[in-house]
Amino acid sequence: MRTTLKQVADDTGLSIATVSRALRRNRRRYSTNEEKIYASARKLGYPFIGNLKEEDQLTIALVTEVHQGEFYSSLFNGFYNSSKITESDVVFVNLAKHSDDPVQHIINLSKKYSGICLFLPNLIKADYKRIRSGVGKYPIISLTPMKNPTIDTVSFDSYSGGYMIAKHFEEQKYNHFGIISGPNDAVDAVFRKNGFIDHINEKKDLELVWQFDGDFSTDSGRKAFTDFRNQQLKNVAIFGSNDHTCFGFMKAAIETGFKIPRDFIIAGYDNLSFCDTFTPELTSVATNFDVLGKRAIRTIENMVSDSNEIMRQFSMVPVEIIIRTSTQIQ
Amino acid sequence: MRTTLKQVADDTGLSIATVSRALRRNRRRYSTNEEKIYASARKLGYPFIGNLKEEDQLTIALVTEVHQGEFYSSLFNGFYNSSKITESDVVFVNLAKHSDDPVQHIINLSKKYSGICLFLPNLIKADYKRIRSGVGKYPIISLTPMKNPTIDTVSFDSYSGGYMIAKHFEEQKYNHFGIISGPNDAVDAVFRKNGFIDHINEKKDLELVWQFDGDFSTDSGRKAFTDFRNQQLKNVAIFGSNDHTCFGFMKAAIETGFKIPRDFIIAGYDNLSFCDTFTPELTSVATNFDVLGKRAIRTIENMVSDSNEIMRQFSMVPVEIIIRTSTQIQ
DNA sequence: CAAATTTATGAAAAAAATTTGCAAAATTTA
DNA sequence: TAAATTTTGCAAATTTTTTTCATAAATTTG
Repeated sequence: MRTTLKQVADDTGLSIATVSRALRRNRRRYSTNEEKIYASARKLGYPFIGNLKEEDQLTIALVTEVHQGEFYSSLFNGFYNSSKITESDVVFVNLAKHSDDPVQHIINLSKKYSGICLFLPNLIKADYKRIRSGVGKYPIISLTPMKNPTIDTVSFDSYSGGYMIAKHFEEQKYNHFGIISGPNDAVDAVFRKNGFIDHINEKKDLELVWQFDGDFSTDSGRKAFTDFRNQQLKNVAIFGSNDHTCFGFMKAAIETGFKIPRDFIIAGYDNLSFCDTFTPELTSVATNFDVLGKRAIRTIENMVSDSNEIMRQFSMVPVEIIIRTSTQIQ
Repeated sequence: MRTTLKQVADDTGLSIATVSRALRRNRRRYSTNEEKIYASARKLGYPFIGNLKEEDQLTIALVTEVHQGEFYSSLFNGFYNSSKITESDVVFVNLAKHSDDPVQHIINLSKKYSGICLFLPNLIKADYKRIRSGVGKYPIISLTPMKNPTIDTVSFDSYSGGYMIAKHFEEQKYNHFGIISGPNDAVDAVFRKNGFIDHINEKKDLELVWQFDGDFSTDSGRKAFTDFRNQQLKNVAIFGSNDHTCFGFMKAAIETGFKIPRDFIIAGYDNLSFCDTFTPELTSVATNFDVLGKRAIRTIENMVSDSNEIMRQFSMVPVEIIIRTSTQIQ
């Protein structure tokens, strides 16, 4: 079951003593046999090689499925920056490769790492329950907001983000609001929407006059515009659930002869770098991934040190609205 | 030096026998003591826990410093997708954390992983030489193009990318060319520029009439435009060394009343998703990171199997020009 | 509630794995 | 070609891990 020197010796055709000496030497020598020994030891998984671990340093795994886009590199970057500040080391783990039973794989990872941060929006409630019962009192958190979280959660305060956008629209003297929502199975998108709508409902004179079901893509923004134009609405303040959707919407609008913010105002979510590049510059909700990363790592570190004190916590990382020309009437 | 059960036993206050039983059990039980044992074993780096390695699977480390931007997530994504197709497993390793001696750290990583892909544009030639002599006949490649590579290189064919842009400009009947170059220490940027300029020099009737030293940033694009406008040049085809620079340039131009492609044509490099979103849509050189990732992994796999046959190779991944409205006169 | 069963634990014995001393073989250097 | 150096295998010495056994604590059963 576990790999021993004997196995490596048999595999390379050398004696146990030779293998032992080669692997235990402080400096490698790169003779043919030593190459062979190292290659075999790696292949068979001999454990006492390349142990780069520093004493007292926690290794925290950020478990995701990698996808394209600025979002993922921001997430990695945020964790990476935080790992430089904190004592802990962060390792990025791709899940999908072992996707026959991702939950079991996460449970196995708990043997290897000091703590786990999950960013897996596709997991369902039952999966989280299995993970919790599988890992026991182990430091694990999710970065995906949930309705009734089974495991501790650190995530952006998406609800407040939506709320702040609505408030900003109100301050700009608009009272007819529209929304392009994100995918319904993305809880994050639902929170953004709820925050926006709740602020509208709180105020008597505000009204949601238009709604379009988007999917976060640029293309769904274009489709949203077609729908919007057909409705012939005037003086509407539009919240696109993410920046990409807004870009698609605005591009279609400008091509049709609309002027922003003259004909409508619009705000997005994510504060991508292109918000500054687009004309008009897009008002957006900024999420600070450095703060998210640091908060997540600190939460895990606290869990490791007070392992007996376990409390269900839902930690919100505040977001910030960056006001640009797309919502500012001259 | 190496961690033994005794150390874990001393650390937890339990007997060696208990620790042995806990770690060797096939299923975890999550009693208080077992939690304690696992936590201690992880902390001290005891090796026989959580060994998830599959037989005969290579583990290849992609060593980078993570930075923000679509580029890095494309790189990760490309490798991640390739790891799904190939037999190998890819692990992402951040370098900068151990930055007191990055070269030594890379050499240590060679003990742990079957092969290494370096993406470290900041390393200098002497570093690569030290790495090569440090790791011996070990499968290692760089993804950063170099003038005289010491280690094998797999990278995008940046030179051809620049060349193709110039050719495209010529086909669009332009003969006055301009370039916003990237940082001079980025070899990649220099290759893009050389390809562009070499095509100009090959043809008698083509001329480079304007040049600006940029740094890949959006802001340097804006500054480039100020310079460009002061020169009062007409009918120029401009190559911005990356998309961000072009966006800055175009935005400044449009704000000043220029129309693209009426007043000048412009093409970028990287084919960011925002090329489609910007108005006008930006012609750009597309780099396929899935192909890069697959090529890099295959190269490592070949090096592992034919470890005796070592040849200095410089593998070029072709790039593609995506023509959009920014270079198409109606 | 008491007896039976299961589980957890440490000490010590047994087994397994690793390291080291030594001499022979192979390789390099002079 | 001889001397020096390095590599290697065997076997002994040492270290590490597992198993056995006895005991105590916890849990289940009658």
